[in-house]
Amino acid sequence: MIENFIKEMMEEAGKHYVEIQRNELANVFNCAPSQINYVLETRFTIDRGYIIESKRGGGGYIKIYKTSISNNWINKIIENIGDSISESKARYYVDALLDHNIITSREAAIIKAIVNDKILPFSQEDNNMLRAILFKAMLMEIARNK
Amino acid sequence: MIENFIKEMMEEAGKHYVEIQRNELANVFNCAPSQINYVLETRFTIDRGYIIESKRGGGGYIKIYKTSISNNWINKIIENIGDSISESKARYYVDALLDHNIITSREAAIIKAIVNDKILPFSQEDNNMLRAILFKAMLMEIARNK
DNA sequence: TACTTTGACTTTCTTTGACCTTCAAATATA
DNA sequence: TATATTTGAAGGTCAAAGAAAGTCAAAGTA
Repeated sequence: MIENFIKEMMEEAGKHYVEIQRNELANVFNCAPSQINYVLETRFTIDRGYIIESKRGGGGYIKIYKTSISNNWINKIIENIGDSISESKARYYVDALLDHNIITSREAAIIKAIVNDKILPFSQEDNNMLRAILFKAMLMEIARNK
Repeated sequence: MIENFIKEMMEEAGKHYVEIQRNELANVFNCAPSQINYVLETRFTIDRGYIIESKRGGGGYIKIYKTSISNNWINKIIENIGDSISESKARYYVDALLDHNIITSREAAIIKAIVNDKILPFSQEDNNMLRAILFKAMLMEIARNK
């Protein structure tokens, strides 16, 4: 919910960044302030194409920047994958690609189908390795066809 | 009963997917939560045209996606694939789908990346089997996201 | 014999709160 | 006036508790 709220804020502002107040936002969602940090740390990571900048003290703030994407970013993801990746982590990246409009929702669905643990027929460990191969192959194709 | 309940939920929602909470549903049917897993594993399998996606932890969920049976042509292809398919035959189908504007050229490229023999790491025979699994999963997704 | 049901235990992800650090403005001191 | 100190307002950290879902083997049922 908080993740979407922030993304909508950005969308509505028509900007590539937003500025929030941690306590204020925590208040809106009636949660602990540190919950905001949790959301930022798990959903607005560099991996997902966001950069956070903040300042403490009176007049403090948190700024969230949506980085402009490039093939470089996809290559970073490919690097990060290495030779093994879990389903949830792969899904995490796919959502990021969708978020940045690098892929369509149908493409996301196709990729998620391949990355789905239930369709891969081997052991957990082997599936993770196979998934890395498959996912990287698709990402490379996307980078090429950008 | 649980199987039908979920199918009716889908029907009523008029959507190609439903989202459930495992504990909640177990509560409705007064059964062990793991019973829900059992039903999902035996009744909502890939073979039967379903894909499951879930997340643990607070705010966790289980999403059940259904392949639409409406796209007869794709289903015919899926049937024809069976348990094993060569790269060239798969490419042939992909080109046909592209030719009929059922998929975009980028989708075709993504699918071809997966179907490529060079990226699959097993023996010819095993690759053909794995390719059948992967290709069918993607086709199901396309049929569903028509 | 094959299919279901159950429950104890595990894993993953989220939420919370106590305590910490930083900063700017206000106030005190030389 | 110039520097030092205090204060309150932010945001940061981390570990413990909580909330879901997953697994698996044993027991039950047809």
